[in-house]
Amino acid sequence: MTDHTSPPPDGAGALDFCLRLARAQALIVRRFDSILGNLHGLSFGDYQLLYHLQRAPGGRLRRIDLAERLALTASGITRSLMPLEKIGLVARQADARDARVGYAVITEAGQALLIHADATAQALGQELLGSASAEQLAPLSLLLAGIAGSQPSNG
Amino acid sequence: MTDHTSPPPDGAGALDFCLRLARAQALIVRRFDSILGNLHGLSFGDYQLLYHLQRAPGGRLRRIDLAERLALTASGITRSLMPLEKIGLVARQADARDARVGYAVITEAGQALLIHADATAQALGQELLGSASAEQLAPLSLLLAGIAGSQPSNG
DNA sequence: GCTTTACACTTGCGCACTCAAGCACTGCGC
DNA sequence: GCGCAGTGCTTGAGTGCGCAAGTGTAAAGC
Repeated sequence: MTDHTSPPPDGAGALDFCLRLARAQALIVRRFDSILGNLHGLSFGDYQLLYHLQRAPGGRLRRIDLAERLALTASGITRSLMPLEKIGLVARQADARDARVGYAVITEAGQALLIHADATAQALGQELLGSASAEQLAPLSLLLAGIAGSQPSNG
Repeated sequence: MTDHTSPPPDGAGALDFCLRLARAQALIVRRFDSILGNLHGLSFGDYQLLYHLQRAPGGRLRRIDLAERLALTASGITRSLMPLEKIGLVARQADARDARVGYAVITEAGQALLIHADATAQALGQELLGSASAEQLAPLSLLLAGIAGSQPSNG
């Protein structure tokens, strides 16, 4: 109410924005899948999983929290983690206090792989956003955080 | 003169941006699917199809062009259009000059439905982007277009 | 004319994700 | 103690979509 400068975020513009966002994301996912797959044998989803685990305290996260960060459901996480556990990039841990919860932990092998995958992903991110400056990115990043609701940045 | 064109779009920032975008999009799709599904029996994908057809000259588009606009493959378009054709929202048209190409045309029923769906979608878009003004949105929208446009060859 | 290449589309298969249902466990009421 | 709701996770069934392969058409090279 104090902000009299904001013009009506007209519906057509907002909708158009959402449509563009969806399209951009589809292309981004495809590109990440392709590059990460060729170079490291990882899908974009796999990479995101490792990314969030790596940054979490202790390199581990409850499976349900992982789901929240990736905007997946619990069942999606269960299935996504299976192959990563099988090849030893991620391991399971139980909680001593609560037998219901399970943690996913990034292993040393996972960390080792992630070092290279991070470099690839960062380079790819820059390439995709090549035309944009950091200054341009910031407001959009904020807007995305707003859309997503709670911020999954840390612990 | 100094280099005012691009402050370092550092890799971590660019990557973080991509991750946020992916998450935001997942939530957006879910919300659109839910609302449009309940109110109009349309998925977000269905809506996008109709949206683009409606805006195309003659209300029709080659199936391959539709694929490009939605960032789907040709096979995805074939399957997505099938149910819409079955319920009469979209129809098929052949090209007199080139028997390879097929057009998807929005029908009157489709247009009638889209009037209401547009209103719903625009309102939803505004809700999702609630904090953003039209002035803020425009450059961001352009940025997304840039991401979607910069399509390097290899995959 | 015929072959080769390119294009628009469709189809079989597989993967990833969802929802719904179910299991195991915790923490509350009694 | 005992149920009972709530939570974390897994499983079965269904769906959406990409990839690869195949069909039919057009255009280019000979």
